[in-house]
Amino acid sequence: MVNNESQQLTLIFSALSDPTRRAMLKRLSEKEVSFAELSEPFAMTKSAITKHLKVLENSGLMRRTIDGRTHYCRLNPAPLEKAAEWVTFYQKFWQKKLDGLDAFLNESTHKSSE
Amino acid sequence: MVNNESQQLTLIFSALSDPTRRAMLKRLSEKEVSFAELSEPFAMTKSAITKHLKVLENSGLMRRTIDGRTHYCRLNPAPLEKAAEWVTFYQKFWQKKLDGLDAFLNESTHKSSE
DNA sequence: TTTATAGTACACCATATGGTAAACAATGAA
DNA sequence: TTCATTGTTTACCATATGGTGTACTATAAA
Repeated sequence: MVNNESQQLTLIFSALSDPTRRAMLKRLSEKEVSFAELSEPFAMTKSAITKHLKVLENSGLMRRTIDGRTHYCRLNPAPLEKAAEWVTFYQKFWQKKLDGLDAFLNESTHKSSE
Repeated sequence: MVNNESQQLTLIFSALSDPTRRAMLKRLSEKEVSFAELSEPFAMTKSAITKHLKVLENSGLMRRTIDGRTHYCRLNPAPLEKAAEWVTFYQKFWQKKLDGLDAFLNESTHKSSE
């Protein structure tokens, strides 16, 4: 089904598909940092950083607070939960099948809608 | 760090970032299917299906067995585990911080390398 | 007020992505 | 052997993506 949840998964997985953005999320998991601090480890222009931040923000994984001319970025882990749900569902589902517990299919409501 | 594991995460998350491929994985989680069966629900050409399958195969999420002219596709859930690890690490990490258990940082070895 | 700093916007570029159409290869069936 | 079927390859297209450089806005500091 192509619904909002699917679109959200697309945004989240797309955001996670870039190593720079994954590294940014790592830093954000440690503490809230400014644009300048966040961009420091990356050998790219401010424009490129701005773009990555937009992708992260658009996926919901990052939130921003502006104080004067400083933009503070922080992780918003909620969307990660959606991604985790999706991934672990298929992972566990398949594992059960490998274990020969095909009844799992009927027992568990098929939560994931796509 | 831009290592093999990072590249693998990039391939996995990229593969998962497309709704058609997620739908394909859903079908594959239920049973092994042929190319024709797998492509049946999708309104696109065989060429497009071929491309999607290549992406899935390249990420390691799908395996193929050829029998005559029929290609049988099946889910390989192992890479999903890597993705799940990555996602749940940051998710749980952050949750602990929200719970005020900052000691989590020092207690747990920081498994994820990027 | 002038100057420096933090970050954005815009135009541009090369490559990747998701799709098509048409031709092809390989196998199976008549 | 001829024909149908399964899937791939290739060329092509439009748009997205990840990067650059330059100009800009907004705030802070001299």
